[in-house]
Amino acid sequence: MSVPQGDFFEKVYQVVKRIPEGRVSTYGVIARLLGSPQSARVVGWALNASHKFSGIPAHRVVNRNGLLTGKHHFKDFDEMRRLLNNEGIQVIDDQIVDFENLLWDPFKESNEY
DNA sequence: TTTCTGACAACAA
DNA sequence: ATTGTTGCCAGAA
Repeated sequence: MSVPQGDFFEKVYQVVKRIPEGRVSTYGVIARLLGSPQSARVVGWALNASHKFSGIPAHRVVNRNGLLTGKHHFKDFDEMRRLLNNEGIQVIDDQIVDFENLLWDPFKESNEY
């Protein structure tokens, strides 16, 4: 009820905003949170449109491999890597170091510790 | 109007 | 194990 069904994008934004600083998440995880595990693509598409909004840490969203697939869509080529690095996340060759440990997955962790 | 593509992911062969 | 196909939603041609 609080969230209209039509605004799938907005739901994506809400989840992305919940990603803690210094953590990362994946398109698939977000899609699963929205109840549509097969909508991972739409998540990426939503983030693509998120540029006109503010407060959306799209740089914390990567693919399931921990690869910065969306880096090329940022304002600057190294913008995404710089933002992640600023949060203490190491990125080598577009790959997040210790990705498993940094992954924010409410389904898997359920409770933050 | 229909068709295709897109910052992905899961399944089938 | 790798490769190819399908699904999802929204926007562009």
